[in-house]
Amino acid sequence: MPDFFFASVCVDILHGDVDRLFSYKIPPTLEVSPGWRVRVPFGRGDSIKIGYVTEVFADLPPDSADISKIKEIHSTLDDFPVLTPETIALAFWMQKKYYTTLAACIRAIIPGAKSDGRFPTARRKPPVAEAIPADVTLTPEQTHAVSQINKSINAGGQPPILLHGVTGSGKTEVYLHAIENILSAGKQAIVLVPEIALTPQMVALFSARFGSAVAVTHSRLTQAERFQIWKMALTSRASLVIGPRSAVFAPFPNLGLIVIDEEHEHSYHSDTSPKYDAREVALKRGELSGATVVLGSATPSLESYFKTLGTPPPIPPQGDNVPLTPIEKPREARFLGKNSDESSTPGPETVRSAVSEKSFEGARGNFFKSSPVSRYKLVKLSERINKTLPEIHIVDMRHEMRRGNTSVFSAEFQSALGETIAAGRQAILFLNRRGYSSFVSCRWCGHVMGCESCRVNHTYHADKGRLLCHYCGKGLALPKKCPVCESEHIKKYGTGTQKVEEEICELFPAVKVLRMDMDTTRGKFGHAKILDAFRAGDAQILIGTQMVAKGLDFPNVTLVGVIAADMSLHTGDFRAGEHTFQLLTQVAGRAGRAGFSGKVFIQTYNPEHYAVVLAEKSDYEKFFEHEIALRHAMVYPPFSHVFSVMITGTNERDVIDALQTLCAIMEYVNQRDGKARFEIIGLSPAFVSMIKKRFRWKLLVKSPEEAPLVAFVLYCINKMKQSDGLKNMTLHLTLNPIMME
DNA sequence: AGCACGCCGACT
DNA sequence: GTCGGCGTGCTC
Repeated sequence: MPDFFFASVCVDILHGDVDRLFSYKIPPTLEVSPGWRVRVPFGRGDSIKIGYVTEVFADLPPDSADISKIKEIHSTLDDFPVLTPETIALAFWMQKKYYTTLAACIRAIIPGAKSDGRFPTARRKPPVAEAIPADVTLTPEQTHAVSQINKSINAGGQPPILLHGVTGSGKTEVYLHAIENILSAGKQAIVLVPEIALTPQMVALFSARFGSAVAVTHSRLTQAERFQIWKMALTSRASLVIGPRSAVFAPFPNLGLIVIDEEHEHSYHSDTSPKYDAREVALKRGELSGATVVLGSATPSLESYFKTLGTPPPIPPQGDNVPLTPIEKPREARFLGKNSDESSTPGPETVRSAVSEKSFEGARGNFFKSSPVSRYKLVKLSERINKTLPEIHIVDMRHEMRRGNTSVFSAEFQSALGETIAAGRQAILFLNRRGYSSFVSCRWCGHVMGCESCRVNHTYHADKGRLLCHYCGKGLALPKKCPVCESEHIKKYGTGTQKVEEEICELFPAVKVLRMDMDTTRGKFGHAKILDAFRAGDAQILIGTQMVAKGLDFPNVTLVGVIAADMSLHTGDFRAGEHTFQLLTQVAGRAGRAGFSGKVFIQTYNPEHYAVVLAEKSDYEKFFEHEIALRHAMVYPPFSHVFSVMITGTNERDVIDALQTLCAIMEYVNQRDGKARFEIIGLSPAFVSMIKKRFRWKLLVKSPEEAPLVAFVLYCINKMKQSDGLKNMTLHLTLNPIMME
């Protein structure tokens, strides 16, 4: 029996300099094991800090300091370990994966501890629903999907499942059945949804089916309420947690299943540190706990769908001096099965793309024909239940312009809207920009009104009569005279949801209209209020941004209008096509309930764009083929990894200098052994080059292989920090950023 | 991140 | 001679 046991402790300080484990003696009076929170004396002043025990040793832990320096653990904080062996392993993995401190990862895993370390007690108890047994007959497709999930569950979580189900194909019922099996086997499950406020029906369905086993988390909960639910999971008082990305950390002791609904949604990416991707975390948890991960979507992300296919083709060589090699003509077969050979392939005249038609055609057949090593199992639901596809009309807005129609609505759409209203039905109008107009400028001198603190245009908001900055929120009254030349020729350009609302009110003065965007959903139940009012029929038209496109079910809606599909096509992001396709497909899914003939109008100046054309056909497979060929030709993800290094600071000169130093180091290191392995796309201002008075510059490094890329970038950053630190500047590292900010 | 140590200027 | 400025460096 040794004199002392020792513990490796992660001290709860969010700073890179102390991002390592510290060894402490465990006093014989203390019962401590991995996962416990402890108070430890730390630093010169021996101030008491909170720490997390990651491991316990009977001897001096490896890599620890001289025995004389080692202090004793002061005390424990709770009467239970806050981390399980699985979540400890998860925290270490996140630390490496997302370049953050271990302490930050642990804080993400444990919700709501106050600064003194105490967990707050919640005032309210989470609502408990009554379970209503339902007897739902599954379609053969659904039955097959459930059996595939069960097969993976029985195989200890392998492989993860990508459930590609078209809108209205009954994915939720598949989830419900799979969860039922998990719960009756005494295991637990997590369901991730993009945004609870937008999926009330889905939550209600789960609560009705599983009653008191269900705990729901959402962003409006207090820290205390969140902790309460987290503890219910830890103690198995709940066995199903439904929530947004943070619910992926529910510490179930015997996790059997994680469902990620609408897996392509960006809300699964955390935008604050640690910048984790809940899908990746879920997959890691699956690996650690043997739980099956089911990713569901009607429009899977390109990366996810790619993982269901065989080995990818070789990547063209990298480097400035090496041109992209053209892809050879295919000899045989396709990788997607019979559907991909239909005549609906957009012909050369209807497809505009960044690569020539030849290389596109060539790329298709050659993919994935070598060993079919799949990382996800693809399961499809392709029949719609009680639902028909709406009639989709693509409206060429260039013709409207030539006909002299300068309104935001095409003639066709106006008349369809009139008919819908006359029939007593409802309509949803979608436009991805809030405010009244997109920018305001002086017609005398050309000056565009913009924010002083962020290099972006001001947006005019008619309700307040003010110019607002969408990045920092600051604003000012609309000036009567141009601040530069003092002329009075000030004009508002472009269209936002407020202007659409105004035009609708002019066209249909008697019709009640609701607007749903960031400006009208500020309050506590902002989303729910508007949606409930619309569902109750208080208004016939709902105008909104992004948030009206997602998973909403309104039986009386028979018309959906996309006011400007081009808005998401021209974001400058290489994922613009993917985003547009997903958005249009999701929007189209809002109309076309059983019994009515739904209509969708997509207004665009690019009616031949493949994302628009293929969304109209709801042809995901063909869209995937086209998009993956583009990515391959351009060596974009998933064929490469892009590391974004952004430096921000209040002095633009310093920011640029620092980034230039880094760039020079990178180029030197890259050339050092003769051949360049990484493509450095150097030094450019971020898409928004100043936010809140902080300048933002970035560089990108591209490589087909993830691990060497990460090692290279981190090595170069360390080199730079050694030479001349980053005073008053912040470094932002993102691997494969979702938006090329 | 904090906190102590340390080596310069303007005060009792 | 000493109080305090915040630059530098370390934390089991």
